[in-house]
Amino acid sequence: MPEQTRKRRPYAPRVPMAERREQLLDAALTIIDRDGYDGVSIDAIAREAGVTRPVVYGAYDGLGPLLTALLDRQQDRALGQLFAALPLGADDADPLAVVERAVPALHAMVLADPVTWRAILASPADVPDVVRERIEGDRERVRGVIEQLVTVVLGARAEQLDAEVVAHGILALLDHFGGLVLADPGRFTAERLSAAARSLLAAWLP
Amino acid sequence: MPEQTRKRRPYAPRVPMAERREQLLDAALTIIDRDGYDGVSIDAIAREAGVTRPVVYGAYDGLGPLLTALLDRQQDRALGQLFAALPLGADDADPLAVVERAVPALHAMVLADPVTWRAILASPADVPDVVRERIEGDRERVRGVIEQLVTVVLGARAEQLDAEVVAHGILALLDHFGGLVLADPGRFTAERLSAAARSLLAAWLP
DNA sequence: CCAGAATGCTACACCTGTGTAGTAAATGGA
DNA sequence: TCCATTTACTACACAGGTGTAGCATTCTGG
Repeated sequence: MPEQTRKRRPYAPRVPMAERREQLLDAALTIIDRDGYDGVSIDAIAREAGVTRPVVYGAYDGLGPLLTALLDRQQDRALGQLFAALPLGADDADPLAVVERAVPALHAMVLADPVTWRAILASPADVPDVVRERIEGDRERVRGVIEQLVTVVLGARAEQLDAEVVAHGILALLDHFGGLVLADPGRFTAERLSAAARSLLAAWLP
Repeated sequence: MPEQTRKRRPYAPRVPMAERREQLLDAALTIIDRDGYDGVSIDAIAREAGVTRPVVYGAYDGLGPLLTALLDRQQDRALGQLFAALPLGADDADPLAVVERAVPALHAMVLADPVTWRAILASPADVPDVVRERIEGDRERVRGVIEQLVTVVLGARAEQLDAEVVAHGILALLDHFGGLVLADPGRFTAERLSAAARSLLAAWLP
C-alpha cells in the first residue's frame, strides 16, 4: 500500500493571466483594507487569493511591481471620481455654491468606494516606497488643481491670499475629514460637514 | 596552540539599568527618525545601541513595552511643549492675537525638537498598536483643548459654529503644516504661515 | 583579594517571508 | 484520443527577526 496519502493541495481553478492579475490586485487591496500596508506581502496575497506564491511570481515580478499595478488601477478610479466630484467647470465663481456642491459630492465619493479611499487616505509614512512616491505625486497634482480652483473662484479676493498655503490647507482638510467620514460615517454626515463649511465661508465672505 | 582566536565581541560599557533604559529609548527614537516605524525592532535597537538583544530584553519585556516607555517619555516633552506654545491663558479673547502668538510658537516648537515631532506627526497608520492608541488618545486630548479654546476665543460668534468640526479642522491643519515645516523649513517659514493665517482670519472677523 | 551579584555575550530553536528549480495536473487543438 | 502547452503545486535554500538558556566577564563589598 503506497503511502500516496500525503494530501496534495487541491488545484485552484485555472485562470488566464489577465484575470489572475485582476484577482491578485483585488486580493492585495482587500489585505490593505483589512490589515493595513504592513500586512501586504507576496505570501499574504497568495493566501488571500487561494493560490501559491509561484503563481503570484508568475503574474508579477515581485511586490513592488504588483503594488505599482494596483496603484495604476486605483489611480484611474480615484482621480476620476475626485475630479468628477470637484466642481471644476465652476466658472460661476460663486465660492459658496462651489463648496455647497463639492462637500456632499466628496462625502458621497468616499463612501461609495471606501476600500479605495481608505487605502489612499490611511496610507502615509511607512508604505513601500513605490506606493508612497505615487501617492505623493498624485497629491501634488490634486493640490495644483485646488490651487487653481481657489484662485479662480476667489477672483480678486485671492490677491490677498497665499494660494499655495491655502491649497495645502484645503487638501489637508479634505484628507482629514475624508478619514473621519470613513471611520465614523454616522457622526460626520454630509449635512453636518456642509453646514460647517457653509457657515465658516459665509462669515468669511464680504 | 589553542585556537582561542575566535574573536569575541568586545564588551559594551557596563551601565546600570536606568541609564541603559534611557539609552535604548534614544536608540529607538533615532531609528524611528531615520528609518520610520518600520525599521524599529528589538534587533535594530540593540544594534543601534551597540549591545546585543538579550540586553534589550533585560531592560524591557519586548518591543511593545519599550515603545510604550518611549511614548511615556516623549509624551511629557511633546504635550508640555505644545501646551506652552498654545496661548491657553488667552482670556483676552482676541482671535487675531491668539493666532499671531500661536503660529510662530508652534513653528518654533517643532523645529526646536524635530526628532520628537517627526515621530509624532509622521506616525500614522501602521505603527504598532500600542503606539497608535497612545497617539490617538493624545490627539483627542489636544482636540478637546482646541475645542475649548475656540469656544472661549470666539465667544458669541462660536454659537454659529460646529465647535467639534472646527477643532478637528484646526488640528488637521496644525498636523499637516507641522509636517510641511519639518520637511521643508525654508519654504514654510513662521512669517509666511503667520501671514496666511492672519489674512484669512482678518477677512473672516466682522 | 576574592566570592558572588550584576551585566553582557554566544548559540540555538523557531517563525515568517523571499525567490526559484523541478514536478504534477489540466486543457485544448491536431 | 493524445500530446504539447499552460497553469499550478511542492520543496528547498536563504534572509532577518524573536525569545531564551547558559556561559563569560566585570565590578563591588566584605
